[in-house]
Amino acid sequence: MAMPTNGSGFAVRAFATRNAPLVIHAGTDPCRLCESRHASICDAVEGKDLARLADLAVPARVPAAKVFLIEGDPADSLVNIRNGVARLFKSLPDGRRQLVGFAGPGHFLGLSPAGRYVYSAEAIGPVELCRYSRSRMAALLADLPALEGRLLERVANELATAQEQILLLGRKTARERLATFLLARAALHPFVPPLPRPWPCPGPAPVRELVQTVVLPMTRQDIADYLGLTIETVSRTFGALKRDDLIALPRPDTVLLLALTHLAEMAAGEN
Amino acid sequence: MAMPTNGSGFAVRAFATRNAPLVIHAGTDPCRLCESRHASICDAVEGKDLARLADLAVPARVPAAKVFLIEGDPADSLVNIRNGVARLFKSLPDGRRQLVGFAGPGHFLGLSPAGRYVYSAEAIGPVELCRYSRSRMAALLADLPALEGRLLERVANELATAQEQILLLGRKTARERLATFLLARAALHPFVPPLPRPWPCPGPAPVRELVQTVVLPMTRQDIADYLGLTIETVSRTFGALKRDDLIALPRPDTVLLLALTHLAEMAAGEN
DNA sequence: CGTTGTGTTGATATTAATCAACAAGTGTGG
DNA sequence: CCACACTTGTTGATTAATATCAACACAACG
Repeated sequence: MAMPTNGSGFAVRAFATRNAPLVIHAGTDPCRLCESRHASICDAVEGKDLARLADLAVPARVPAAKVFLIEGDPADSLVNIRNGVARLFKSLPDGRRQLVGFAGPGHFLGLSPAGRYVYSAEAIGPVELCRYSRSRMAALLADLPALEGRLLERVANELATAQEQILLLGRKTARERLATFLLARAALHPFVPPLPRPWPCPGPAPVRELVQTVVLPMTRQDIADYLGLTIETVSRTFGALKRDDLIALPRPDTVLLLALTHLAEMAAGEN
Repeated sequence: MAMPTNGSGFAVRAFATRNAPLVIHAGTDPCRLCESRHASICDAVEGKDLARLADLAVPARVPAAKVFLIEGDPADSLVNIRNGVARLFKSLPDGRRQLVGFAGPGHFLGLSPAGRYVYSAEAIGPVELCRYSRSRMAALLADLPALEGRLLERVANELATAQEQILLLGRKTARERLATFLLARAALHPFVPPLPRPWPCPGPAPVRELVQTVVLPMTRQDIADYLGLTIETVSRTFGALKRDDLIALPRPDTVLLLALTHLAEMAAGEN
């Protein structure tokens, strides 16, 4: 089956799943605007004259710990994360902080109502991003009606995720929150199923849980601020899950999920 | 200035504000599909043949306490609330409940990713609503590119509201939560400023706070489940605000906001 | 080799939840 | 009209979950 092309020779695919970033992409060639191989809105410009839109994106590298979007500032530009992870957070005047999410490659930030950013964004590690000015974005949207539908789909997904987080923060216990968080992180990474066992196979199949490894790019403080807890409670809850053999912690940033079923039940509030 | 018309003689206006429902409407004539004078998506069908779309909407009356949308069910239809208020909630298997919002006239429900409703909806009082089948909605969207932009704007607003609620649930105290809630309810209703005092006026102007009345259509249980608290804590917090002369409670469902400034500071987490 | 950032663990405090009683309002039926 | 059940809201006593305060372990780094 032939892939659609954008007239410049490279294949274009678009797909989106719940809780995963929309990827409007992009064969093997680097993006003509940002010179990156990562998915980009640039690639959505099928059949358009890319040169006309060349000033649409300003590629930028952002060092760790840099705040590149400030809550309340005029939302001059949309930001597309190309590489790295950012924490998105809101703050109260006395310093209390609440993360509203983490943004990885492919995420769009800054589609804000009332022209103001509703959260701040800070690079967790080095981040590579593209900025799109609001006026350019509006022009692009006018040219590409399909794009608006994709954005709607994405924002609807983010809304559903936010409402899931509202349930978590309003009604779940610390254990349930952490289990939910770990499973969500696990779902982000491509799941590598274990090798199939020899078949046909003598004797009953051993019942063994799949083990999934999760690497956490964020600190305990981030996790705490995301789950509405303190850093100490997060640490203690990790310890409790470890003691119950639900997880293993070879390193603080590496979690092995030893009992996916049990963890999933816990995350769903079933015990 | 001439109003745009939809070809059938009645004027059409569209406006939306943060936290307030989008209203795509509608002079003085009742909606041709739903025979209601309330704002409706039907009214967005400017210049289209209404008869062609006559089966788009199925007007319905829903009695109080009826659940008309169930979390997890296939999202067969979009629902537009015409009249009355509904609670939108998610549940955990052991009965814990979290409201994700209240939906009043003009609100759309059911724009869900993955084709499943992400929350349940239950009428607080009698509710009048229109259902739009998903396929019809898709056809309408194909016909009316402008509609998609409006939906995007709305969903982006809802997302910002949800993230505000995440901050509330994750980091605010009971007092701050209730203050935030009361101010948000106050902002829903058209604010009636006090009569201007005679001018020119002798003597210094008396410094007096504006007093705003808020009527709550929902129960304490709803407020508790919305704010991530228990019914007792909500009741006690009402009592505490009353004792501090920040509010008055002539009746349980009627709140007078006696110190808007102080309440706003409290809601913002400033003390 | 100290310094700093991050994570863990222990002791105690505090907020809000839980358990319990009761008051006020509403509707029903005798 | 009143007795009764039932719902909703309030208030008090106690408990439990999590926050706060504090100490310390460990790795990374200049």
